[in-house]
Amino acid sequence: MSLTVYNYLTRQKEPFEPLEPGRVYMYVCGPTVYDHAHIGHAKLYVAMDVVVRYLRFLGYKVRYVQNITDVGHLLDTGEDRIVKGARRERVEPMELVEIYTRSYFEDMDALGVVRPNISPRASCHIPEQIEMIKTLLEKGYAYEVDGNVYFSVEKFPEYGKLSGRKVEELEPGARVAVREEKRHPADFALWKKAEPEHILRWPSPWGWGYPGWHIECSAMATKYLGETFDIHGGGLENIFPHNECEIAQSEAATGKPFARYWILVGSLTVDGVKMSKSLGNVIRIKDALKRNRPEAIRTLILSAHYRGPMDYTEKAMQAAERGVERLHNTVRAVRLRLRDASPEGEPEPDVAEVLDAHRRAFTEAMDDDFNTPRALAALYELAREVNKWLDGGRDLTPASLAAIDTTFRELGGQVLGIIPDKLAPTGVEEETLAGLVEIILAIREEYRKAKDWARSDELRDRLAELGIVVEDRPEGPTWRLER
RNA sequence: GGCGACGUAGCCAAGGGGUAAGGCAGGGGUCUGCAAAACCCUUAUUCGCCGGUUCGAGUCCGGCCGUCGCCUCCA
Repeated sequence: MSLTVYNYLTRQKEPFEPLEPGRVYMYVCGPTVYDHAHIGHAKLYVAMDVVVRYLRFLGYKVRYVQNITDVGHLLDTGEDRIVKGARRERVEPMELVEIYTRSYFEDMDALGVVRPNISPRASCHIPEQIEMIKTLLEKGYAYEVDGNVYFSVEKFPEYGKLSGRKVEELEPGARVAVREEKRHPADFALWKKAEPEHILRWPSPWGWGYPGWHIECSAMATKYLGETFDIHGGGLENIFPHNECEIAQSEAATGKPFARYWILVGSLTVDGVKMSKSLGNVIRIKDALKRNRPEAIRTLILSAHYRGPMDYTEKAMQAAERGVERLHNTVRAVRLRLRDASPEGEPEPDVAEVLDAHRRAFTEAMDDDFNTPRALAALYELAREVNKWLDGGRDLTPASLAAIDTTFRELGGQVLGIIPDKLAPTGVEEETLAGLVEIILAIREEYRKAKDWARSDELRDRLAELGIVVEDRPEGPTWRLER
């Protein structure tokens, strides 16, 4: 069985074969950094994160590029989002960009999203963008009007091949007034003239201005991944016009195919409707993380297929929280038994067999267009098998326990990112906490030996009030923090 | 209006011609000093609706209904 991916370009599942054996070159449209990231970003970037993690798990060397958009995205008013945000917060545009770039990485780190190999900023690649625009002008795919440069969609017959739109069907100027100077309503800006009061602007062959909204991705993807590369990822809502324009610009400029596989992620709604500031239902990642552990947020996202839509509800979030907790409980119990053992030799045959079967189910699911819900199911089923051994009083050998732990570590940890390497609390403060809890539990054990249930229960209850859940297992008491 | 996605149990969600994965919640048990955790059993004669193809259809075809998204900055 080998990896199959759904390619939006062909609208079908295809065997995945990178251009260069063993290497994958991948680009994903990154955020515009003018505000804190929300759970919609989380869905997209966690989904892409798992794609990258799985490719690496399969042994590919992946170069993952994800841009930071810090210029060029315009509001309806024609105003740059960054410029507007800067005015709102009374900071320099680049200061605003810095604030929210840091915030973005902070959130992604917290969610366990592995960092891209390169996070290029649009504002740092103005020369590359200008070069590409020059090429497009030279080749006759673009035209200049009074300091503005537009891409001529009629010159590129394949325009629409990704999104399935046809130029003729595009309704001209639904809300934004059609600019007189454009030859065709669907033509889009490559470079826009900036008035002197516009803060974000650069010199160009066409005078002072700033790049249009799609050109950065074309220029940076080409620069770091080559003219043709393997995977382009992004949110489905950006398929048109953004992704479509990227293809047009890039292929017109280079004369070569742009991305070979398009992997697009379905959108997220909250309680059935799209998040928007006007509705006031935007859930920031930072707020979600206050209520739910990162593994639970990832589990919720991965419990549905990446291509489909997802509706975020508190109920679904809770279900994910409880589900991932069960997985954690199993792994914690395995590690507890393994604590003082030296795992040498081979796992017991029947254990190895069960592990192999579930590993196979997991990889088969992932090979089928990253079917994380099915992969997750394999993990849950494995957890049940392991729990049966654990609670059935079976004396698993250290080698078996280690093999179980490794399986969860690799599939649940390395690939899905929902099982941390350390489930016991870590860090200086938490080490102190851990020490204190151990002391209290030792005292409680004294009470329990003396069958002083009243005192024993009181300790457990009071710990529970602090969110510390005590469990009396055959191998001794354990505890965990519950939110 | 055009384009697209989706509609499977109380909730989330796989499955895409061969007789409904998994998770959460609920019910009943086992274990426990009591719990918790865990395990076992249980919860869709049925997959939005109506037709059609087929020996056989959540699964394919046609129509209808509904939800959401995009077409305009958005991940």
